[in-house]
Amino acid sequence: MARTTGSDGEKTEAAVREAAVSLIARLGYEAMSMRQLAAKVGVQAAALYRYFPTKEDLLFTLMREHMEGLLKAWDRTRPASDDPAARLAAYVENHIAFHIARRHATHVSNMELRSLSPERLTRILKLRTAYEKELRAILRDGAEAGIFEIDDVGLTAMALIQMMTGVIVWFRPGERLSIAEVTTTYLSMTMRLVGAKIDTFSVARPVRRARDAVAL
Amino acid sequence: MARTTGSDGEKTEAAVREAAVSLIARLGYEAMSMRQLAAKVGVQAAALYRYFPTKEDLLFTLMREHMEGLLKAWDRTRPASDDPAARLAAYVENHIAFHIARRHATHVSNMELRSLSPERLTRILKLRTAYEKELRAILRDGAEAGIFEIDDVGLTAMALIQMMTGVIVWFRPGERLSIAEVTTTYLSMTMRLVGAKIDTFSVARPVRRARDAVAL
DNA sequence: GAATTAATTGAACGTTCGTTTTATTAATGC
DNA sequence: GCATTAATAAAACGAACGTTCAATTAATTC
Repeated sequence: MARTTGSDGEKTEAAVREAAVSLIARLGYEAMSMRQLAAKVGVQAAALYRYFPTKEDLLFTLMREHMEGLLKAWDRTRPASDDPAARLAAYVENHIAFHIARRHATHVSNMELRSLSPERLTRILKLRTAYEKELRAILRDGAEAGIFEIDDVGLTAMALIQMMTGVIVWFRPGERLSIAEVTTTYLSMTMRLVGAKIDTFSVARPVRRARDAVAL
Repeated sequence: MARTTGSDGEKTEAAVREAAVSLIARLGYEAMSMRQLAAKVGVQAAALYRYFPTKEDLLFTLMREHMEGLLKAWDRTRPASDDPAARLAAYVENHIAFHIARRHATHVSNMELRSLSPERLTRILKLRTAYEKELRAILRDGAEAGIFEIDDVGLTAMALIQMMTGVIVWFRPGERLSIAEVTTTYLSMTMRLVGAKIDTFSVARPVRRARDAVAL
């Protein structure tokens, strides 16, 4: 056999990407074989090489597009306001929404960096650094304006990002908490962590109290 | 050739463990071959099978001992006091000290869970849950005593643990910050995050201010 | 409807993998 | 010093890996 009826390059490539994200997230990049991936797509392994010259090219493409998507999402969300508290709130909300919506891709981007060649690793890390820089700028502005109380901007930025990204580890849609509840709670934790003086105006406070939620 | 002069089972096994932790942390469990590991130890691959029946047994042993060590460390550190703020401070200090001292092993325990068989995964997760439960108890007690202001105990516990464990991603000994500085800053971030009313008595406040530390 | 291009299969290549087996030598016990 | 046990080497196993290549068929172009 050869070309199959109804076959379409664009659709196949999209199917490969989607299957790859989910398989790599579950098994890990090294543990996923090209044959497994092909089987999930419903195609022979050789067909994959029409879209991605090597396995690593596939991984890199997934990661690059994830990181570019994150930066683009922030660019669209970024508020016009220069109020640090409003900007921080927007950053947190965008970060959590983006990562919850792309749990598998985030897993891949965070866990499989070591499988990239040095040059490609550098490219991904540059994108990541650019994104983190945005948060540091917000924190610095807020600290200088006396709105935030921050000991160390760089360290606080890393702590916040790790705290927020950690959501994907335990969050499962449809379980105890909704995305809105999680976001609200993380927002208030963030504001307290940075010692925000003005308690974020337009942002509703969370409803849940401690006794409702001992077990996670 | 066969048995080499000076060879000693105990020493070889210890060397295998140490080499495995560092190799798996750098390359990942799947990417590390038994031949690479053997070469690092200075032995043939077949010799590894005298100490660990399979590659996965080796991984599981490393993880189990890491988690047991973490629980044991907390048991030794756990303060007699029942003051939630003091207990939380002790938890944070122990967590950061333990993980910074075992960066590679932590990496392995956090990243390679998917390479375990279901039964072994369950055993490791049980240890992890037991450890997290300790933090939730502290947070709950503090919230009920009105010392902490917490929206959701489970969610706050996860956020704190992810924030603290994240230290191992960027912390490098001998760089900008000392372990003591990092610990102090994380402690004050933690106390603010949980809305601690009484600002932790015996704990010194950090010296650094925002403008000192924009770049990380 | 013939020629061209796009999409895929099936088989094969050389490598490397985890692991097993057998033989061999060093250390230890008596 | 002889027998036994501990620790390793060397070679081999089949299986699986990423990747390539030639052949084949579907869709598209003119």
